[in-house]
Amino acid sequence: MRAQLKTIYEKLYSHFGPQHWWPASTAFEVMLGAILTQNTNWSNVEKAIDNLKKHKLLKPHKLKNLSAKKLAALIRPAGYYNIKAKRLKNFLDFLFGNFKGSLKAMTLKNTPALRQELLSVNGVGPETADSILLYALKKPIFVIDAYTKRILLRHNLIEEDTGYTEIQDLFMQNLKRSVRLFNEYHALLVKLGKDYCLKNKPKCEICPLK
DNA sequence: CACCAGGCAAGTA
DNA sequence: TACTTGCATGGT
Repeated sequence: MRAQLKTIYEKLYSHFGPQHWWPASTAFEVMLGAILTQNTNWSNVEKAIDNLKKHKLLKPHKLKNLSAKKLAALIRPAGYYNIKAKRLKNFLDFLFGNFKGSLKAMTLKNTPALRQELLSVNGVGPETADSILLYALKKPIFVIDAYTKRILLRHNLIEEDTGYTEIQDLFMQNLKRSVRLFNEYHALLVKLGKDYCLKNKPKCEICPLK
């Protein structure tokens, strides 16, 4: 498994090249994007973030002072806008409640404990928490998403009932614990998924891993 | 028209 | 515990 995971990464990197994730200019923007992109196309998330940017709301204190109602209207293009407005507010409550709104304070906390705290926020599940840890806070945590599972499934590397943590352990226990590697590997898996491993339109016969 | 996207929580039995 | 459903816009 260790050798296979390394080989897959090398094939993906040489085929697609660097993906330059996460597409955001600040850590806070990454965190918002992590919630907004839940089951949602990234292009829609960009529209929502652009709206926030236009209104100069991409700062913890600014967003904190915005009603969920107004926030929902601004993030409308991202879909699920009512529930995502609440989830963003829940996250902001957590950020201010535990870290006084300081991302620096947040990153000083030890990673396992912080991950548990993130998971306790309503609206933050394992993928969102891990995206925040890896892409916003630069912690060596591997992010698992639907594409990752589907790709491993189609290559017979896991079973259908394999859970999030189990898949995550596969990567984390068989790869060098590197933020750079985890960042690029996950991004490359998403790229492969979008191009060749869609739900009902798999292009397995021409997948670059073959 | 149908299908899907870088999930998660709540409801049901 | 194990399934199912709701959330919603925008691109293909």
